[in-house]
Amino acid sequence: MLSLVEENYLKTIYHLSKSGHSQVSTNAIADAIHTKPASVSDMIQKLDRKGVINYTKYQGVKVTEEGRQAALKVIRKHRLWEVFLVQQLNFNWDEVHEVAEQLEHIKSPLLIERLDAFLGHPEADPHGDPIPDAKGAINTKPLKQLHELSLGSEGVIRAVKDSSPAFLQHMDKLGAYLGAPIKVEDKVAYDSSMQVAIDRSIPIFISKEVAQSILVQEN
Amino acid sequence: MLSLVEENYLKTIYHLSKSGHSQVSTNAIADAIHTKPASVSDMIQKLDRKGVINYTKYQGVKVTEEGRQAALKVIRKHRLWEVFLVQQLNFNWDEVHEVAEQLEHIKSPLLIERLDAFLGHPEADPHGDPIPDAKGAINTKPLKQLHELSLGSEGVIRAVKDSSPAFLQHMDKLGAYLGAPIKVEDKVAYDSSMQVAIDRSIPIFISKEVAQSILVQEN
DNA sequence: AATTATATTTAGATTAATCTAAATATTGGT
DNA sequence: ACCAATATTTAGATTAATCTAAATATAATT
Repeated sequence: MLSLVEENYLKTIYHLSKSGHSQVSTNAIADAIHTKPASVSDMIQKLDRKGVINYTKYQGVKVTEEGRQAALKVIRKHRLWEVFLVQQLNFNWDEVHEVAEQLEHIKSPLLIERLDAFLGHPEADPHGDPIPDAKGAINTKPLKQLHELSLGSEGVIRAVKDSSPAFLQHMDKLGAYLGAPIKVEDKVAYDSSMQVAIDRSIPIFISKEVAQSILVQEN
Repeated sequence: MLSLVEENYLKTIYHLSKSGHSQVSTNAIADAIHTKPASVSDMIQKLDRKGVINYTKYQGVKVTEEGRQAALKVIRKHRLWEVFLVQQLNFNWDEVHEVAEQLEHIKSPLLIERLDAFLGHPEADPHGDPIPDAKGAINTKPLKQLHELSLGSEGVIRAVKDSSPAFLQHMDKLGAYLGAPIKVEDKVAYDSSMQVAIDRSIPIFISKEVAQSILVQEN
């Protein structure tokens, strides 16, 4: 059984290991949690003893399978609560995070399964991130080129094919970032361009070339 | 601002001061919280410093107006969450308490006001206890023990005095639920038992003990 | 009123989580 | 390969909440 603080560390380590190297450094964790490296050093030794991560001095940590399961349970709760807040309580999608950070630590398997059913077993949270199921299985749909999406479909920007500075600067200009929700508002047949809403913005034009370099996970 | 633990102490002290003397003893608190008197002694000194109770050594404590407001906020959250669990997530009466004990500490004024609206501004929780409003005002209509009602009188079940699972399960068996209309069809003098029609059912037999634990609002 | 029993408080330790400052290890540049 | 810069760990303190054991106050009983 993990304490609230331990759950937060583990969740953060899990996220960091997904969006970078699987070996996560002490300083990276300290930055993410807004704490001091010394505190992290203490905590990761405890989490290692508990078996949820493997820790090698000076080499960072790796999440174990047991840790992955525990992290996904917290993430599942976080995302289900976000859906509840937005769908049922009319929160804006950018108001939910803080509250979900608290709600994700409520301990009651019955509660979370009932909530899941109440919400109609949603597959993604309001930011488009997939919700792991009760067994920790996470829907990891293959990424598609934005260009391949059909009219009206929604997803989340997950990666880019072109990582040149020029392209990344263009991405910035479009307001596109990793994790940004995106919706195809129009497809223009004759030049294969499209109109998309990024991060719920006013729809903007995207050329075929650009749309082929943006990788999206469909909801 | 109170910590989770401080909130629990304050809430418990508030409840004890309602169901007994307004001056609450160290041992009474220790029993209620399942902790040692020494720990209580420490904590009530801290709560006194924070201004939510008045503490006199060896004489027990009294909740201040500021403390009352803070306690009622926690109680409001607890009871609103109980309504949510029963009404929306189909929890049974006797399953909600533990979970609500956790949910009552979630800090978000927006959340609780949205939840209140979502539930239709309920006046009582599933046990019939009144829900304080956002300003801490509490609807305090006097309830009578079923046992006290006279022959032929009618009312509505509003609360129970005993919230043990055993008792609540018995209530279920009787077809008794909060909000159920009830009519006294017969009173038996020699053992103080009675016959009542619950929800317009065929009159059933209720022992004195049970009739004392059912709180009714007379029509 | 004295004595015993009970209730309460204090003193001193313990655990979880954090911090600062100092020590040690790793990495990167020349 | 060395040295400096950076990253990480350890040592020692601190705060919140708890405990046990000892001290002290209040209440009850004769």
